[in-house]
Amino acid sequence: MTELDTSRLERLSGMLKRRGILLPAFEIHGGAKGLYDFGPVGGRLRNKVNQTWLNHWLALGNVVEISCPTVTPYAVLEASGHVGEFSDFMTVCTSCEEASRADTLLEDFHPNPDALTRSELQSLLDKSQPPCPSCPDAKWSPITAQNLMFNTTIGAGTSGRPGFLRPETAQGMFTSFPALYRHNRERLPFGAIQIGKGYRNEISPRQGMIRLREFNMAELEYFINPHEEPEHDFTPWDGLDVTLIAEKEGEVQMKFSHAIESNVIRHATVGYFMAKTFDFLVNVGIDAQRIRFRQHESDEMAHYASDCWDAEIHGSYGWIECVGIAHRGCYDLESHEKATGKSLRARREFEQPQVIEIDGWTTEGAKAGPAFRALAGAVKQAVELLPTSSTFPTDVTLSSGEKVTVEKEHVKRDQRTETVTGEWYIPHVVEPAFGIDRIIWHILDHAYDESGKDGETYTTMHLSENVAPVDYCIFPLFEKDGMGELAKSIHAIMCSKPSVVSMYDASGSIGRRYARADEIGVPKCITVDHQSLEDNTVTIRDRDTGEQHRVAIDSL
RNA sequence: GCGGAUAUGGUGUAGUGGUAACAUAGGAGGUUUCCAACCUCUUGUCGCGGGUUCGACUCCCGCUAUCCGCACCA
Repeated sequence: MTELDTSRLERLSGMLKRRGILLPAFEIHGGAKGLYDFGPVGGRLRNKVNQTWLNHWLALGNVVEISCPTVTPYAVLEASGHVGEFSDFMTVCTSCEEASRADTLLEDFHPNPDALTRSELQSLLDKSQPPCPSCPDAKWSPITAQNLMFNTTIGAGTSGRPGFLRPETAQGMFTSFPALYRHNRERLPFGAIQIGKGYRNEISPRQGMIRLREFNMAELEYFINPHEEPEHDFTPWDGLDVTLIAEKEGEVQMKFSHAIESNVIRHATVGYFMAKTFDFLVNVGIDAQRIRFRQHESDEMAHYASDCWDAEIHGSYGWIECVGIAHRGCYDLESHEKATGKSLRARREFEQPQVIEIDGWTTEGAKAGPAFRALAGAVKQAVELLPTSSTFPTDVTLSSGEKVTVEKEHVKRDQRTETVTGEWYIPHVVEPAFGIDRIIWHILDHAYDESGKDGETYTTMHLSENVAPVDYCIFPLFEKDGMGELAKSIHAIMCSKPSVVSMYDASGSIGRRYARADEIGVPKCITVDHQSLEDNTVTIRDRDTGEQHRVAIDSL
């Protein structure tokens, strides 16, 4: 970072605070690291970014918006792998109160304790009773998870069960899969989107908005059938050469369609969402020249992901990852399925029904049941493995190692034809995950312009109309002769329109008021002057050109 | 988490062991006022806690926050 950038960054931060866009949270109590307020102007900006994001993905037509709790039971995040991935497991010596990491204590008792779940660590700890490193005792408290997720207890007293504030919104969408699948009439592909808060108890939040402890995230989970070739239309991006930093090819400029054909981007849906992400970022005002996509190295990717790209945006802090677009395979649904025993699958019909000839032995329940009692199930398993040529009575070995004699009356020949028309499979997931705070930071960073005006610094926020927090400022040229009243009535009309924010300002010279409006990026300023009183027209000034034209009040 | 620096009106800064100044911003009024003009009046400040002292914004200690490295993390 150059010195010039640093001072610009300081002036920008000062302005954001002064004008109520972005402020340190709880400042009168001394502040809190990694927590920020969106102020009266920033709150509206965030809302418009969120709304633009929702509209962008809902336009796909097969995407629905949901909202899941931030408070999440332990088991959910254990199943997802977050407990293992995001936490250290701590236990406290009950004699000397020294806290230790459970996996470190158990290194002599297990080849790789780091990979164990909490319950596995707990039972190993109970069994092996490792000595305390700082006192002669070996009595350990129950293991607790520490660090990157915020711990909480759901419910009071002893009936409370452990939980966390979610580190991402995605898990709620995975656990809602059955409802989503039903809603979408059991047809893939479809997606669910969600905007909400996520929490990570970062050891050291830094760089303002870049690493927060509580942050706004927006995620799409797009469920696809891995047996179907995805079909996406890339013609809207045919004129666009985008910067890709690919694992093998290095930095290249190419079209999305070409990158997919040449397998630089390994999955068409990942590529399609990269293209849609590019459009979104440009829509909210990110400089297209300062967007690039970087592919994760194979060893950097989570083990289940088959391809992952970050959209990086260049700003005052250098290139910052703001969006992650990952092909997550079937990992998430499969994990929750394994943990719960509930089916998180979709049905696909085969093009040709598969006809299976079954010919073998099975047990005659009415006879085998009373004869083998508790062993009947194991006997059935063993009999069904016998060759069709078997004769009875015969001795079979059960899976337990036990041997039993099966009489002819215990069995029957099972000969039939079964037609299988389809199968249940675990859908794959492609997930674009957006860090809204980081994107908002870069919107502000890119929009902030300090170009001089008559030798003095004049700051303008060149915000896109899609996200500008205030749509109109209404100024009376003078607040007399009825101009003030007329301006106020126009202000009232503008405020009554849905999703329009208008500000009335009559204090200071007209130039000063324009400057105030430019600083927070108001796209249009409406001025009431003498002529307005005569012919019911006003002037509209454009923020970026400074040009004014006169329109009738009725046409506003 | 470790090391270094910093903390004064909304913002940017000056300054002192005897409770504070400048600029700018804000409010009211004036000015036939269209791009931060000018005039008058006016609001508002020493991060938090403890110690030393007759007296602390100033000195000391702790905490918190911010910035810069390292580590962590995406």
